[in-house]
Amino acid sequence: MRTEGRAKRLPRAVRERQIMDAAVDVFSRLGFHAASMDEISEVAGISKPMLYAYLGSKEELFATCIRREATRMMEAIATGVEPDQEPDVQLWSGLRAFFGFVGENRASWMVLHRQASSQGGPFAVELIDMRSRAVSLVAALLTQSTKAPATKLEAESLAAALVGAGESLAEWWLDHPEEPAGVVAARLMNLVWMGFGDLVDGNVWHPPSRR
Amino acid sequence: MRTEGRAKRLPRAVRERQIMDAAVDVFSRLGFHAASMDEISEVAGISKPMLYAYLGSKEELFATCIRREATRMMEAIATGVEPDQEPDVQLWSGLRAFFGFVGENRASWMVLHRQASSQGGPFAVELIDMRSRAVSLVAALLTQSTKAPATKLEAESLAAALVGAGESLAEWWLDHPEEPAGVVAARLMNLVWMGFGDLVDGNVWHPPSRR
DNA sequence: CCTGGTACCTACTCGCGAGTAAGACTACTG
DNA sequence: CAGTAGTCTTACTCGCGAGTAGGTACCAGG
Repeated sequence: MRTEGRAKRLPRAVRERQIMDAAVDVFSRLGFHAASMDEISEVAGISKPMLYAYLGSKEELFATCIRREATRMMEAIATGVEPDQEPDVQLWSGLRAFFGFVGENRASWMVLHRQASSQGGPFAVELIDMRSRAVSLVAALLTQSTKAPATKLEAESLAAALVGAGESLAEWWLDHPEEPAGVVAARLMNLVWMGFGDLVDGNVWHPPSRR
Repeated sequence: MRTEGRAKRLPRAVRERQIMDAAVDVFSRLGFHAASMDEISEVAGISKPMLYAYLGSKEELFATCIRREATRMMEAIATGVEPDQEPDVQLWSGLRAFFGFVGENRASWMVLHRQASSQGGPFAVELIDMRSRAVSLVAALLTQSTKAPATKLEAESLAAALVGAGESLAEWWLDHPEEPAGVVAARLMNLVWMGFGDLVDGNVWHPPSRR
């Protein structure tokens, strides 16, 4: 809260990380517009001119946050997914990785999903980019595994729906944090792989037993 | 654009509608914070004090917009859905009504979905309320039709995922307006009813032929 | 111990937008 | 044609927050 007079002298790289962490925290709680540079500097434990010296304007700072968090998330998913497997297993591992990341990085997720997508400005670009990478990935998985190759548009829209279902479920999860990540991931897996039609009949999907 | 000096004298009810329309337009384009009361008054063709005289503060105006558009949308869906039918048919008619509304009310949809959900304030309440009514509806449909009754939490989360898939697909649709509403609705229907598992095998859902 | 460079600060400017005061125009009503 | 109720305006105040000017503390190397 920065009640002390002067902050300890630290190398630039370290300060920048501190500032970014503070920015993600504040942006996630307040949103881009409501967040003030004054508050971010307070949380970061430094004074406002430092923000401008290191990270530039408010917009630049925000964009940098988006970029950093998006990269962290995509890497988490890329690490978690298992290529050269059956389509359902790939999807399953991807979902687990996604919900695992969200569970451990609520603030990151809120900045990415809530804030970035609602600011029409140049920020969304980073986000749209990441999102479309995810959509393309799913679309490719779909196209590659389907017997009757659907149109590009069809695969893409289905992928968009799936990604949206994931986002929405993650959002719902924020209000029900008692649920474990695996359970939430499994639910979505069942929905998109089996469909309500099967679920209504009591048919469920379960991961192939391994190991 | 209000280049003329004085606006024509009109009864309050009519002005209020004009103002609301202008507000929805501006909010949908700019977002809540970026939108200014000055611009809304310009678009509405009147001066700023009229806004305050008729619709109160900016927050009140926004909340009123949300409420109006949410009501319009829920009514559209309620009108479109066909009760006392098989679960899949009910879902299908609901999806058609939803995408039909979005297709014809882009601005409304953007205000509802993008703006309202991203403002943490008291606005979201209206939205959350509407959204949870939709989720409850789907959850009820699910619970009622499933043989092995799942837990409340399970039904609710699946419903949240479904609603989210719908929202996301609607969002995607904004970027691909050439697609007809029926096609988009049918895609989502197939995804959530059949599941990828069936789609991959070439099994698709189609509406029962009637009439 | 000076000299410069980097980290860091206090204390401003300045524009933008929410909200208002005070009055002017129009139209109906007796 | 006066009164009055409701519509509509111009022309402000005022706070908040982005961004900056102009320093002060601290640590090198000479």
